[in-house]
Amino acid sequence: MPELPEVETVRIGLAKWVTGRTIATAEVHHPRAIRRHLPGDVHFNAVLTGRTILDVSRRGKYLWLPLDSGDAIIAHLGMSGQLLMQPATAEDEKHLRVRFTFTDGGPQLRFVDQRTFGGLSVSEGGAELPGEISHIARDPMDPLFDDDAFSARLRGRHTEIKRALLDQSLISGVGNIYADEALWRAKLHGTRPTDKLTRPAVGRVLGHVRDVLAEAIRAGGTSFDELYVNVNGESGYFDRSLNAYGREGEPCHRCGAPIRRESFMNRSSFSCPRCQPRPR
DNA sequence: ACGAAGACCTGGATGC
DNA sequence: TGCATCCAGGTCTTCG
Repeated sequence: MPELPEVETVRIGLAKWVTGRTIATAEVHHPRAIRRHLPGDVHFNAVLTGRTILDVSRRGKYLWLPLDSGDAIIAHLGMSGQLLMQPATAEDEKHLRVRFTFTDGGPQLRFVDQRTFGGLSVSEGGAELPGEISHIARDPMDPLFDDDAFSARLRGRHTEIKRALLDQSLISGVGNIYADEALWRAKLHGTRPTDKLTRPAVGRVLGHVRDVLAEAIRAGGTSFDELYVNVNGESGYFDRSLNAYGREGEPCHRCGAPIRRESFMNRSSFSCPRCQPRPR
């Protein structure tokens, strides 16, 4: 599932392939892919035709592509979205949703998304930071992320630590996988109340979040010099390094106890029953 | 204002 | 074999 490291890998690859190129057409193959673009597919194509892409930026799991018009293309991969560079001759993918062609006739940019949780839209005047994603907090790799403010906001909330880590308005980029990994490293159970955490404890969690994201970026940042922005929207090579996520019943890499799985928000949480005891 | 739950999706895995 | 059900989970919307 694309979380910050996967999206950052896509951003780097995309920047290399589309920066400075001018869009010739923006074909929408599935309306749901641009459901956030309220004016619809005809407008989507019209407003993008002839525009030059200046850069590829990211906040949390969102990407945006500033254009020479001052507008920006917003992209979210959802659960299964991919942004692929493909030669014009390549056959359409089964789940091709949007295709961009360029005036230079070079490789196309294709948005492919099986489950259509992801999508694209155009933000008017959003080149600096689209208003549509201004509610998304800075991510912990952002130099302007404010550790003290985060700690204060977190400890001021009456919620559980894992819920807080997944709250993109508090800290962005973290999803279910990296939340579980950071909590395993911090030896904290996900249901620990945030208002009972000390400031140093929050600092430790944040440090582990940063470590796990940085390691995953390194693991995912391989081999995208082909006509490919990112392999498959999954964790790259990082799945080999997981300590908790998806390891139900397997021995904890720290203490050997079998990793437990618990139901959480219609999904799963993985943790070590010995290293991460449930709060009472 | 905040927190929690429901809705949105498809295809692979599993159960009968 | 075929059909039904479960499961993956990020984000927006709705409700309390």
